[in-house]
Amino acid sequence: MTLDQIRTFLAVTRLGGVRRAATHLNISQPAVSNRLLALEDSLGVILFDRDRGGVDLTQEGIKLLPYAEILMQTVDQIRTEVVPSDNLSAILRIGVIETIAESWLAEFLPKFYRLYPNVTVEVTVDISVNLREQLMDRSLDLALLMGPLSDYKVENHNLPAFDVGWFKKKGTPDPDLATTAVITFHKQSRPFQEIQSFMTEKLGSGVRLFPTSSLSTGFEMVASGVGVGAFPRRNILEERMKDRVEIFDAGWTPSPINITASYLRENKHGLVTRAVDCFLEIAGSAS
Amino acid sequence: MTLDQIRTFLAVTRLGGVRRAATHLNISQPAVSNRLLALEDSLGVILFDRDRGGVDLTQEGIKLLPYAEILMQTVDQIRTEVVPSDNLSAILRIGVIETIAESWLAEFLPKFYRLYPNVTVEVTVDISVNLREQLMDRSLDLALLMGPLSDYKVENHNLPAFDVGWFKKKGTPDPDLATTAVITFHKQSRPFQEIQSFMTEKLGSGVRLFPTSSLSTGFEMVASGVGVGAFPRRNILEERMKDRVEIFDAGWTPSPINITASYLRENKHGLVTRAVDCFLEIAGSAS
DNA sequence: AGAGGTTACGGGCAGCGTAAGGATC
DNA sequence: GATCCTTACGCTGCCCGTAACCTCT
Repeated sequence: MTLDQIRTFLAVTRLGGVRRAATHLNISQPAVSNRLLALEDSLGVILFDRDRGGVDLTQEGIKLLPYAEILMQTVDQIRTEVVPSDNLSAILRIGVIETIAESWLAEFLPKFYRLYPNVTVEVTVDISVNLREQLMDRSLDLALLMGPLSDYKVENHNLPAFDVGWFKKKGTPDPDLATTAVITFHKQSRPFQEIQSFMTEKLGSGVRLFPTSSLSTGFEMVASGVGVGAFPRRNILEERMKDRVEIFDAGWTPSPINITASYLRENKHGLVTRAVDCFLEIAGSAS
Repeated sequence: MTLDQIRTFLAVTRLGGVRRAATHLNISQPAVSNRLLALEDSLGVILFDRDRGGVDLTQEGIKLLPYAEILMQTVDQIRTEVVPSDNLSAILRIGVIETIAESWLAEFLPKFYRLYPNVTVEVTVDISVNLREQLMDRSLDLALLMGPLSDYKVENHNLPAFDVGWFKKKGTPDPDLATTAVITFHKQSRPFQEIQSFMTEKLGSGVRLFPTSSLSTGFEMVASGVGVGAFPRRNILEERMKDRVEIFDAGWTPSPINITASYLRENKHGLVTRAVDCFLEIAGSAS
């Protein structure tokens, strides 16, 4: 039994397949297969049913699972608590929504890099639903998104919310929402749905809502007079665009955007929580 | 970081030296040294001070220690709880005092072997003080001796006590302890000391006490009329010798011999506890 | 046929043991 | 000088990746 075998065993069970585990571990697929066979051999136990295409844990495999988790958890703890932060080398894959990418991320990266100069941070910017999916299939270690994620496997940490404000082209009169195009977040986002239901209820079905998955595009559209926008305030974009757009009061604003730092419980004792702490500090002092 | 490295790290810290660890692990001494260096390299941390001849844990090494223990403990648990007992292969080194060797051991060995056919049991018979020492320096995994051992590292399980009886040569009249040679356990044993202090107190300093580290020799001596003996009853020897020796009442008998199954806490989750369970069953049903 | 997993095989490298080389008491 | 640990070095064997093979849907 080796730690590599245990790590591989866990990857295969969590990702549900040899092939996927191989991708995740950056090794060839036969290598994964061999590690499993070697582990089974060293324990003298069959861990997987391979009958019906794919792999299913046997009873023995299920027995091994909790111990395997303890082992890898302990290894993670050693990496974060014994190894000095400045020579811990690892890859940390963080996914953020655009709002975060343009606010805390700029402060986070150098701060985190000072603490862990040998950790490579890979940042993915995407909408919350996609981040959630990537988190669940382990393509991400940590996601900062519109949360919380309700899944027993996920641990959520609340970060300060973002207020949403109405933006219009600078110098134009206050528009009427009922007759103006409204540009806002992506269709699958909570704010979009909140705005949509509010507006169809209050203003009838004639409203024109333009979702965009890019905040900067959204601001651009507002600045060029396509319509008004409902976007987070306290954003770098707000600062950058303040010559071309301005806030106005539309009588109603969507609820603030709740941000959570979310990660899988299985990573609770690893580097991920350090990154969360770092975000919490930044967000706390910035608010 | 590998499990071999962690195991080696623990052996070195527990046994207090590279050389001793090498012996314990059945590998060459440079191999141990290399594993330590490799571990230090992979963690990016110096674990040992090598300055003043020998090795001392550094602050970092002390930090690693509890995690290393969790790792090896978990590995032990996997070996006992996931691996089916009939293909667990291991070596279990048991030390017993002669009294045990001649009573429960005969029943223990085949029973344990049926449960764990691939475990090699190495039995050492010695007096309690030596067994204690061998347990502490890890030459034994389990010791059945006159316990308990009061050491925070040791876990003791009580087994049924052995009553002590006075034996004399068959057919001779009841002797007077004050004028007869008394043959009993080894000098460093608790019964010897109890008898010695009782007899010098009650009968003056003229008593003749003959300690022996061999029960059968002791019985032999009694049978040939050298003196009387204070030995455990319910012993195979008692049965075997019943034509030549017999019990008599000397008006006082030493306290029963307390037997404990003792092992190091660090092995609590391994095979050792299974062996203890097995002994407990045997001793329980035999009494 | 395609997706999933295992077997076969050659090559590189990690890790062992033997032997020699410092340190420290 | 004795004891203890590290460095040097040749060698074995494990484990990886490529490629071919099997087996269910």
